[in-house]
Amino acid sequence: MPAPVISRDEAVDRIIAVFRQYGYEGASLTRLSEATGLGRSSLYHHFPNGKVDMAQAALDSVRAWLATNVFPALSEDLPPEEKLRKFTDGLAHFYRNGERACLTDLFTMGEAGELFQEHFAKGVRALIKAIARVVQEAGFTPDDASTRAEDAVIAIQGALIVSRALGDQRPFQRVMRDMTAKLLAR
Amino acid sequence: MPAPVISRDEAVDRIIAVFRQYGYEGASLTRLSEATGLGRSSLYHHFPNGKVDMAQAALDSVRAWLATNVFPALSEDLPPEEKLRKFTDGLAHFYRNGERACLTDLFTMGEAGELFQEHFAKGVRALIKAIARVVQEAGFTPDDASTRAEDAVIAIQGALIVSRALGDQRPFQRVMRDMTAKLLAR
DNA sequence: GTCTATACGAAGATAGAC
DNA sequence: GTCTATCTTCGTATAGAC
Repeated sequence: MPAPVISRDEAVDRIIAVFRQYGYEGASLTRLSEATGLGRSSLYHHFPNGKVDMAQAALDSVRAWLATNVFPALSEDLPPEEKLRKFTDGLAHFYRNGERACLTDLFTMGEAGELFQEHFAKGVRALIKAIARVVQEAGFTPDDASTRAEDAVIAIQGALIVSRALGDQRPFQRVMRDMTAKLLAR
Repeated sequence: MPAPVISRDEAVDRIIAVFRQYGYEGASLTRLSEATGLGRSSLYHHFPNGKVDMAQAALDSVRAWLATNVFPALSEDLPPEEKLRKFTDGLAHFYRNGERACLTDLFTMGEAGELFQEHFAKGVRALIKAIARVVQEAGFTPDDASTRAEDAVIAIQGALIVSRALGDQRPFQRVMRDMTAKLLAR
């Protein structure tokens, strides 16, 4: 019974899960094949350049998901505090309360770093700017807002690592819970 | 001219550099062999279990270095602020101002995670406690001190990632510069 | 303690049948 | 669009000479 056993979107979701768990180099075609239920050749049919294309598809998918489900919160017509609250709630959901690793961490190391570092540099800069804009709306100077936003991104990334190392999601949850207040504290 | 072309300590230092750059799975024996100047068989002579032993030696070496050169600052007979300042200066040097990656990040992913995660859980807990003790000396409650210390470790890890993603060491440098003041802010 | 040689499986990748 | 088969390269690991 040939016919798409799985949709491309579903395949990409499972590919992302493998990258999250094993990193770029650790995500072997065998693991990707098992996770998707697709044979090696089927993977190459969908992703002609193999792992690089799968990683690119993973990045595109994650970016699109965030652009649809998380970032818009920062542009809604709401008070700064509520915008930030919706945003951090969205992020906490995205990272499954700290269970999931972030590709910004995984894909800026080793071989993947040479391929994707510039992608993530742009993404991180854009994220900091988007948060800073909201903080600025709340009455902080551009420089102060930018530093606070950078600290927020640092806290997200650091909390993911500390939670992973400890095997305990509470640090991540605490950071996300307190983030809005910290961004707006006088 | 057989004879140790390189000391074991020097070999371990170069092995650590490879792990830092490529992560655990990305650190192939070929790369480790090139970095140390030792043939594959020589590596197995020094590290009978191959990569696992090299990673263990890397961890032991890093732990010993920190225990000698960085952590003692937290136990010196100095005011809390000066202890923390010496400590953060030591860490900044250890991470080469943000240029170096942290093994806590790299070795808690993928296969390495299964091998070493518990090692890092212990290390992170011990580090948080050591920082918290000093913060407590400065007059904060145990709970408050512990949370502040956890935030400090989160900031270190996050700053390393953000600096790496941006290709810019300034976020890390800023975090280290401001860490003492943040830990002791009223 | 280092080297060359080699074994062996895993990884990435492709060809061609269905 | 998926499969089996195949290919090559790379990674890990060992044997044995020097």
